[in-house]
Amino acid sequence: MQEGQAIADKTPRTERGRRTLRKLLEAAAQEFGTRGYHDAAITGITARAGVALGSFYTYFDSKEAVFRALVRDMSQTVRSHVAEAVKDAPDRLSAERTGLAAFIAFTRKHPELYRIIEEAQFVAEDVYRQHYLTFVDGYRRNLSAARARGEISDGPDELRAWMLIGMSVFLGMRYGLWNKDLSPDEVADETIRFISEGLAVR
Amino acid sequence: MQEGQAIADKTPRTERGRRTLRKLLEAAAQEFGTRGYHDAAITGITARAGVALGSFYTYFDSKEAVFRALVRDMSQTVRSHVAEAVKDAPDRLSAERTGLAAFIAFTRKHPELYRIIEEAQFVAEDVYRQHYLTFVDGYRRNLSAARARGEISDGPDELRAWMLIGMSVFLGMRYGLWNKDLSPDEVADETIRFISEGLAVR
DNA sequence: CCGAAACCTGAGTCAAGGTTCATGTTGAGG
DNA sequence: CCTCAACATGAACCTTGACTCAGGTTTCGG
Repeated sequence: MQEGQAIADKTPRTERGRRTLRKLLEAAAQEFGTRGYHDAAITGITARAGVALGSFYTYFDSKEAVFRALVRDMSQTVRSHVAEAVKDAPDRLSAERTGLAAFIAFTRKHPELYRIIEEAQFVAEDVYRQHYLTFVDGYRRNLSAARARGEISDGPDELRAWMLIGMSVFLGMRYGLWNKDLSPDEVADETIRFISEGLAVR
Repeated sequence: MQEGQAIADKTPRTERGRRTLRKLLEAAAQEFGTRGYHDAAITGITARAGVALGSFYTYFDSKEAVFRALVRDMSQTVRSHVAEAVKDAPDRLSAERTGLAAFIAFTRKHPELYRIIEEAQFVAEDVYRQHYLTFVDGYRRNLSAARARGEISDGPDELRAWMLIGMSVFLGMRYGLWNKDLSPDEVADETIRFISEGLAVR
């Protein structure tokens, strides 16, 4: 008996194992994304992955366990995707524009991902919270730095982060999933006008 | 056989029936709100309501049917609650402030209600969509009227409505359910500053 | 090559919980 | 009072699907 979790380490130890695990995770994303947690079935996942039912339990302890793993995985994916899109932005406001456009485009390309993360709110609340807390934390840092550089006006970073994220999520749902009558860039352009200037008449 | 739906009309016909129906709806709100759709049980609902299991099916066709009825009911409740809070506002921006404060206060008082509506996204998507489409529609009208009166700047009503609603929902989650380190009024005040002035330095 | 660890298989087990139904009870109109 | 429709009851039914397990097969270090 060596170090590590005393009960069961399900990390694959061979190349074959890693391949199967990856297949299962991709299949699970499909299954959960299209049918939702409730209607998703382990047999559905293993069928999509092309492996036997029993193999599932070689890699995961339960249905909820895959779901949690998936959410953590995707949280990472979304955040790094947006971060990548934004990394060359010259200032905060253009970073907002690029980031939002990237996020909406992303929800269009991976609708199942959006769904899984949001559904986590009702299946694995702690992971869901962690996702947004991490997101907000980065956002906050960016806003704070931008304030220091004089790129944006003074104001409460955290609250602003929550507002901006809330906007993005709903715009992603509306213009990314429900109805694509505006392109991601069009949505982002209009949004940035609002974010920047507000509603007040001047 | 008379008029009406040919299959089954479950509307109560006596006072006793209406009372039981009300008890079941309240119990269902509790059960779904605290345990979530997946973990909620019909026996849990009937136990809370203090009626026998079979009585449930006197009033509803299925688990999903109560849930749908509940969401429609609560959609109505939230919207009229906010509308009521806002009805005396002198202009759009102060209406935004009051409305947001009322919404956050509401999520604090009825957290189960927030949860049920959001979970509808994964249990009864059509009802969920209807909820927000209706919400957006009213919002849009208000923004349009405010623009006409010159209270706010020009801009796309629908997109603005989605942004504002997304913000509200996330602020409700963060400051209404997760952590109450700011009062509804404080959140609303800061938010209105943002909505009104934006992030741009002036 | 060999043996053990890792991995794979899918029929079977089992509990949960949604739904039905046969049998009462209630109450308002006649 | 009497009757019948409306309503109430909860044991039993039955599907569904998560999870187990006993017996293979593959991989890989030595």
